[in-house]
Amino acid sequence: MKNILENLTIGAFAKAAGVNVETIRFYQRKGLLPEPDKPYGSIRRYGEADVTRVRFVKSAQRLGFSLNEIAELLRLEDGTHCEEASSLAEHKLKDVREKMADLARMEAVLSDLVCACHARKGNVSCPMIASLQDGTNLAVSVQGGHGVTTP
Amino acid sequence: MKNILENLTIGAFAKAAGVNVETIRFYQRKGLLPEPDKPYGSIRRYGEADVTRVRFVKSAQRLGFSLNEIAELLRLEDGTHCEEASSLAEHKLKDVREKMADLARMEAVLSDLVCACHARKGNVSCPMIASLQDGTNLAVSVQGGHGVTTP
DNA sequence: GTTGACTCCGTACATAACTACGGAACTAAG
DNA sequence: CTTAGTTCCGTAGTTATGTACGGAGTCAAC
Ligand SMILES: [Zn+2]
Ligand SMILES: [Zn+2]
Ligand SMILES: [Zn+2]
Ligand SMILES: [Zn+2]
Repeated sequence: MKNILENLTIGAFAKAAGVNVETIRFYQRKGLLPEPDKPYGSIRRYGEADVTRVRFVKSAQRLGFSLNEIAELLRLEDGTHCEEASSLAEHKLKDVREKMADLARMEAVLSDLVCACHARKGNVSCPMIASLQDGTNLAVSVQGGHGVTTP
Repeated sequence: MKNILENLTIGAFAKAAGVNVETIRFYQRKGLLPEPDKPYGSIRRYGEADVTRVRFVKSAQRLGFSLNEIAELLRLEDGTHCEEASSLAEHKLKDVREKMADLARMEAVLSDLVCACHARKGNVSCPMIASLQDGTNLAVSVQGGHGVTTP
């Protein structure tokens, strides 16, 4: 039960990775994916490692990393730069933690609002709306730093 | 100790909100900020509420909300749609929680990597790099759903 | 009341991350 | 061998989020 994911054409590869063919080619141009040479004459084949790599890109992206940052992460694969690797990862970890703190604040605000809204009984206007208009609780203190880059 | 932040010109307003003047005008075009009429002849003035609003936009943005979504949130200010308001907020809350879960997974992966890297003693190659090359732990299961929109 | 800074407005440019297009080359089926 | 479907490649278009520019109007100080 192995190479279901071996020797894929770019089309099958894209489908397996859940992205558009053009995205694959775009990633290749950006250096995020290797462009394999063409074994059987003239068309390229892809394998499981490529699929994994695309999925990693997509995951990291959903977490707020830019393609350039992801490229940086992936460039560490040459294995010869332990120092840079760990400091990069530590930096990203710090970013991720900052972003989690931001989200926690937002969560608190939103759940308060929802709760207040559900709790209103006989009120003419929604307390959530009132809060929004007031705005003081929504000025979530999220300024500063460069956190996880929000493009 | 009140209106330090009242009667601002667009320039002072932008500075107070920590954004570019052009960004203010852009937000006005998008409907994220009201375009006040011009009281003293021909130039507009802004106040604390506007500053708060811009800061809210920026905070929400750092948390992954798009300007359109933020506009949606802000449109609730008309106060007449309690049902929509709360369901929108609940939806956003769900998104925020999903994103927190995603980040938590990423945090786990990254901190493992950093830790492994620091722990290597006498190893030839960095265990973090090895993990990256392997990739299985990095295929953070973050696919699916529409979470907080990552544009 | 002139000067210099600021505002107004429309339009153009910038960047990230895709997405689409068009024509030549290749591959697989019949 | 022909044909339909892919791939290849370069180039161009798209969306989101701003930034920059240029010329006309306005304000505040001198
Ligand atoms: Zn190095
Ligand atoms: Zn309500
Ligand atoms: Zn309604
Ligand atoms: Zn290491």
